[in-house]
Amino acid sequence: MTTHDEKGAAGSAPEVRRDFIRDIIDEDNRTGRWGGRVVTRFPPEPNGYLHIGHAKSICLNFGIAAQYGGRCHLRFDDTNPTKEEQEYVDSILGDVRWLGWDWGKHLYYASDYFQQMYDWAIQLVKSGKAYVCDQTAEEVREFRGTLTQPGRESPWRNRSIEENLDLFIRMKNGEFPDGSRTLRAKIDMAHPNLNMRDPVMYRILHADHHRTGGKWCIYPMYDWAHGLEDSVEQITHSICTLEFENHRPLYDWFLDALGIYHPQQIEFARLNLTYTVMSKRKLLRLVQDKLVGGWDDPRLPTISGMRRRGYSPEAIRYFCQVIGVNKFNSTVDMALLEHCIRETLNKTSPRVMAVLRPLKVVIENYPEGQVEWMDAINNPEDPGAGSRKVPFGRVLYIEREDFMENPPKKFFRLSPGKEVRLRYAYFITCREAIKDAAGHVIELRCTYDPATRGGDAPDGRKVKATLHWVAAEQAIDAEVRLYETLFTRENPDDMPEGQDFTACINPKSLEVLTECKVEPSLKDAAPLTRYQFERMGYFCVDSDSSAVRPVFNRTVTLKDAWAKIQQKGSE
RNA sequence: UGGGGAAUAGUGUAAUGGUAGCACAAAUGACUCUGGAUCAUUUAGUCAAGGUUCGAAUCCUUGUUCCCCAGCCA
Repeated sequence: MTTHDEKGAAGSAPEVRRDFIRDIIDEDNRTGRWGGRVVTRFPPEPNGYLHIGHAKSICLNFGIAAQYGGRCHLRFDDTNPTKEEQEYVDSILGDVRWLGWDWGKHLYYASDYFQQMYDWAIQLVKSGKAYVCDQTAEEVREFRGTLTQPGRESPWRNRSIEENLDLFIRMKNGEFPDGSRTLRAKIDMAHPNLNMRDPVMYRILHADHHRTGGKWCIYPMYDWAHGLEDSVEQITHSICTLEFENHRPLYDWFLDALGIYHPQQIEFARLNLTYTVMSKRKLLRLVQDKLVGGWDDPRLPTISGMRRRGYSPEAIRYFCQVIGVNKFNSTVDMALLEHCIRETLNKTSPRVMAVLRPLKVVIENYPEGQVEWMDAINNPEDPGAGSRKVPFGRVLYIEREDFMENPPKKFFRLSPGKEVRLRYAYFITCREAIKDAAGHVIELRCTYDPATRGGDAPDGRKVKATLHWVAAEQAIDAEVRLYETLFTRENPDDMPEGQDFTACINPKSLEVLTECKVEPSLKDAAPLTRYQFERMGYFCVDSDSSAVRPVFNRTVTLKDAWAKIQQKGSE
């Protein structure tokens, strides 16, 4: 079990935030209900990639275990071979580990308990609490009744124990085709909770399982299996999401009917985030229909997508702590996630200069062929990060948006006749803007003040702006991918009649810039390395990156006061 | 319309009968070799109506609104 810093990088938040689940655990510990043990579990089904919503659950379960000196099991709930794959198992293992959690030796698979579950099912059959039903799926549905009307009992409900035993064993032995029979719990077809109307425990599925192969042809249903898995592992607090609240009576019923170790199920609200979707079904659709590049597309809220985009595990853990845990549905503002990212990255990311949309600048009075290596601080937030040298020369690139020929009042940057500072270098003054035939500015002719070397004027004169820049001669060409929200709607699930969530995919969610110029220190940056491009935002080396063609993803922009002023002006 | 849950600033959350607080967002100002970071200030809330109480977000009653459940998915 890891015991890493629960504070997150921000440091301002409390050690561990309180919530109603920790209250329950405190009370249990006070009364000695579990003898002081705290054992939780994170039980993903390996049928998709983990997303930020899972991260909330992971941080809750592993966080509680760490806090209380207990343990958290990682358990694959692999009870449906038709949907599950080894690929998903592998990705989940990697994602949980990357998030910073360690399950130690407590890695489990529901499929390892299939024999035990079967034995327990036999026990229930023998005690007359389960029966083999020959109804078709349609009949079962029909007999279940509705929300307001009780169901009717299956005609197979009162078979003898001997016949049930015989049939169930033959089900297991593969004598019957898929869907022909089920094993059902004998509870109450008139129960107001539909989950209690003789729920199916086993279905026949002649399907190969990613771990047990063809050994089984009956597979347990979630309601039957889950409590047993928790029981086998001696879980104390079985934490799940709100939609399972209706299933708790069944969870309890099975465990009581068997008379075995009985954990407490506790439900909390799953995470929703603005401008994205969180359901596995929808994420799968985006991937399968190639509306995104894959499970690790940086626009996705998947762990792998966020990792590729440059989010740090610390940032995600901090976010999960900040959002809290509750019993009612809520939608967290994407801005809060971005705040957590900036907050953590600000303290750890080396600063570097990169020009995304280059505009050529020639310093007319700077000696031709001269190169100076200027001192640049790596991270003002971290004195220990040291400094580096960046080359300066006669020809440079600055950001296109840092020049305006006819600037509005509050524009502090370069324009004809104006003086600005080039960070860590010199003050320069724009003398002339050179245009092409179409009238577009293609080059700036400037002069520099040699006395301002390093960025300070000996005469004490001030400039209102400091620009980032890259020397042309040593610049590295790079590709930069800019991301915006994947959807244009705050809630993509809430679409007008007849449209689905894919109709509000943001056409500007990905913008690829191919003419970028980055400083030479970025030459051999390894994939997943995070930087702050000064004044532009946080960026991360993409997995597509190569020495020939470095590729960076924009993780998140910096807070931008000028952008706000501009936006207000255009409104 | 059966059953199960839940309602606190725009958003996310504290307060467990005793001053409704924090964070994000928004706004204003200070500072700044990142229009970053930092600091200060401001705006803004207990779903409604009754009741109990010296005192209610908290307890009671009635109502309103929202979420979940009719897979041989999890």
